[in-house]
Amino acid sequence: MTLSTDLVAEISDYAHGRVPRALRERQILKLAEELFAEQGFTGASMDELARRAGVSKPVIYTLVGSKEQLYRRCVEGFSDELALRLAQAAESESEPADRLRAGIAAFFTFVDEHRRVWEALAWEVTPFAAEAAAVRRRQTELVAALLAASARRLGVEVDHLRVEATAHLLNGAVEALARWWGGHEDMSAEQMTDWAVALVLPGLDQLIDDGRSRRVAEDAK
Amino acid sequence: MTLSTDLVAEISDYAHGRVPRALRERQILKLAEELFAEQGFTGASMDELARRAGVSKPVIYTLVGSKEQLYRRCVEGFSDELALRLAQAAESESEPADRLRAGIAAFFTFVDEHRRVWEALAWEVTPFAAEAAAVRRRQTELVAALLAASARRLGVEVDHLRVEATAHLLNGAVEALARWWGGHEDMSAEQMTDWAVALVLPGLDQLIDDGRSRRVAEDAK
DNA sequence: CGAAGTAAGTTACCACAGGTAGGTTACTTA
DNA sequence: TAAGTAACCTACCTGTGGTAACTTACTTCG
Repeated sequence: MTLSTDLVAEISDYAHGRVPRALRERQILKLAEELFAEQGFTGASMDELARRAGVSKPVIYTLVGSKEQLYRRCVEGFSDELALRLAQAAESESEPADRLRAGIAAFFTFVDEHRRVWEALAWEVTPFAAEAAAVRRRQTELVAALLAASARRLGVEVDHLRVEATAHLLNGAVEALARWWGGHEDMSAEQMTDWAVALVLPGLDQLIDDGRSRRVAEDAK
Repeated sequence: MTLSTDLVAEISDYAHGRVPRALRERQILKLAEELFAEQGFTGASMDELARRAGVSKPVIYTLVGSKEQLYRRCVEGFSDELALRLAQAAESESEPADRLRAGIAAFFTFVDEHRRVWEALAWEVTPFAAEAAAVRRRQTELVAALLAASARRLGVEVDHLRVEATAHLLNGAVEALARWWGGHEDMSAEQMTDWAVALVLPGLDQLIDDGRSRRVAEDAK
């Protein structure tokens, strides 16, 4: 796909290449997503983007501010949807193990649907690394919240730092597997999910058991 | 530390700022490591490096070729040592669980000793992502080999792809925890190791049990 | 010792990318 | 129809990776 057809049609409605700001902005964001997916952050050039949009550079700069801001906005859209899907998936189940599986499955499904963008995001990083870090942090915070919620539901109390660290472990594992998956497209999202779940679920169960027995020990006092 | 003292002394031995090529190269590599650690790949400028080395840019280019090659060489040294330490640690134990723990502990200890370089490597990425990917791949291949060796030793056969995927999961988890650790320097490497082991060890045990029972089933035929 | 050769380094430049100042053209509105 | 404004462009600046061509000190050998 080069550009959603309706957008192209909408743009060509205007004469003299003069298009309303809001529309131009949507077009540029769309084209930027493609360009970043193709070339990564560093590889993509603003001149090229301007060329593709059939517009001169200052137009882009007045609309999106800077290359970094543009990248951030592209990434935000991606990140928003991922977080949404993950949260929905997790909330669709009640048992912790099912929630874990649903969440991981949602992640892999999403990556599968956005292979190119994901690759750019997974490997390439903004010069000032802040953006990629922000996406990861957000993602991990969500996982941490889900873990904490499950623990509460089971009446188990776990150390806050431990939960955070575990969320990072979990997230890092799944993210890494998704990267590997990039070179093995013949495998299914289900397979990936199974493998990821198989590795981390027993450890999580164990963690909960420990928490429970610690609570029992305290209650006995 | 700015530069190992003996190197500085050795350099100042020569008059007119004319220093043998081999020595100049070592000096530049050393300074580049510092600069990359400070500013990351994109942030570091070759002009600045030249300034710090008290030399003009072409000297640097004749010695190290390009910015990318320079970065690669810096990273290679780091990667070499990490791989060595991991392999040594794993080989110092015989039981699979101990090997896992020793390997993970070695990783965190190493990161602890090279915090700055690690951070630059963990977050920042070469424009053409190849280098960072290579380091990760190498790291993961090592882990995969260790996993396979442990499986063989236990007389368990596991699918090759599964081993590879598991190595990525494991590696990704530990790497992510190491990144998180960057913001919590008060915690110990032992703590990190404990948490990582606790999450993944039960899953690995389970994997081995499955492999064993599968073999038993086949033997019974 | 002196000339030829070589190792170490320099100046001055190129190309290209992010970013901007200031002017121009088409449309709108009073 | 004149004033205002929204959309856009040309032409430039700065900084950075990278290089061509020249210079200076040291070595070697007749």
